[in-house]
Amino acid sequence: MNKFLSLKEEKQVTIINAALGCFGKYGYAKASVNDIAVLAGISKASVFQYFGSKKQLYAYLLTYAGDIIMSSFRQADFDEKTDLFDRILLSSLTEAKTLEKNPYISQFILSAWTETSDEVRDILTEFKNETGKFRNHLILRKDDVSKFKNPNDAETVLQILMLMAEGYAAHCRNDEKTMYSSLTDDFQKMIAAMRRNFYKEEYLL
Amino acid sequence: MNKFLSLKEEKQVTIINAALGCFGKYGYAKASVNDIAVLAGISKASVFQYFGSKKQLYAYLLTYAGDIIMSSFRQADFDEKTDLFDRILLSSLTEAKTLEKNPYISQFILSAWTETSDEVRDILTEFKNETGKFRNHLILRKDDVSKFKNPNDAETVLQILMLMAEGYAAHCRNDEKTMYSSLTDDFQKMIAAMRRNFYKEEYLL
DNA sequence: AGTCTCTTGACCGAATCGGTTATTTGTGCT
DNA sequence: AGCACAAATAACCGATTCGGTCAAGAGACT
Repeated sequence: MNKFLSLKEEKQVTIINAALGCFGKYGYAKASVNDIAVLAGISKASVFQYFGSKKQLYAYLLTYAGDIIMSSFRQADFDEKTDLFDRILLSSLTEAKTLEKNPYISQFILSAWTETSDEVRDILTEFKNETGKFRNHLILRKDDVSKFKNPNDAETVLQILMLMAEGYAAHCRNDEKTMYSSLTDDFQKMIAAMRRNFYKEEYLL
Repeated sequence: MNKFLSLKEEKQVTIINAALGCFGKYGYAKASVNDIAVLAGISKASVFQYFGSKKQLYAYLLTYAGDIIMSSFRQADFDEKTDLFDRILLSSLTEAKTLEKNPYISQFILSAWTETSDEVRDILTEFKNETGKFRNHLILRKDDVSKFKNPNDAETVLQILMLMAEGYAAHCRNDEKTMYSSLTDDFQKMIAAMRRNFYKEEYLL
């Protein structure tokens, strides 16, 4: 296990991304160690040399991805931003920035939540307990509602925003070549347009 | 091949859904005939009895899914509906209705568009040519733009709507138990709120 | 040259792959 | 009941791939 950590970082990243991509795309059972090795450009034997077994590799990826996600959420504290649109924007931006650095993490974590293989059930339940609490940052607050021209729109807008975020993530996952930066620009423009049209005049800027 | 068509329809649906689900989830190479047979509750030998080979089964599913998608789009002619929001709403509703009847089709078709296996490359290019033309129903028209309070918002709103549709589809795919009808209600509500806030007063209702 | 670390091609038995065949099972007919 | 026929499958095929091992090679340093 410590064999892997003494590799040069660039190689580590290549291997990790290959593994995240394979597990994320196929799930634990269908992703073979050979797939990962070929995609990473190394031999299958090396993978076992670095991680010991397929399950140990998967466990390593779980803690690796979990740490990145959790720390990225921790550094942006959502309590500071009081406005609904600011919160969703900040949330999306941090998620996009994290995704840009390591594009295979979201796919991997998404698949981990629906993973059913018996062989990794134990380590998955542990993982889910640790990371499950990080989903509470988008609740609608009382002081958000009053800013809307029509307060009934508040909840609807929140649904729109969450759908957009989901579609945004799906979009990023499918088109590998799209630039994240330009996409986030567009996303910011959409958020701005929504705020401009839904909020009362007095709350604009 | 005609062996399969003489089965009782319920059994056909079970088998088709199992196959669509497996191919959609794993892709052609990683989805095994045994997976499909087990999921459908029949023996692997029967699958070969019905379809001849794995590739023939995949080809059958392609035409099956293609026919359903295309006919569902044909029956709702988008040229009639001249308003942008009406068009996106109608498009989403027909898609949702089709998806409700056969929940595994969208996943399957989505995976077919990113399928890379050599063994089915020939039939896939054929399929893509046939169905590719059915994606043109969401272009922004000149008479749409003038209805906006701020015409510059038109393109932004279109992006929002497409992101929503993508997130909507992703959402339906992940949560199998969510009711489509209630979700489409919410979706309708979101569309209505968008129109109400972005359009000039004169174009409301 | 020697030695030490890292990497890998070749290999292992077991499992699974797509596909076939022979046997069982179910069903209608008399 | 017994028979005949069709539908479904258990058992099997050779080939490939699985997770995992190991000894031989490729460099780097002394």
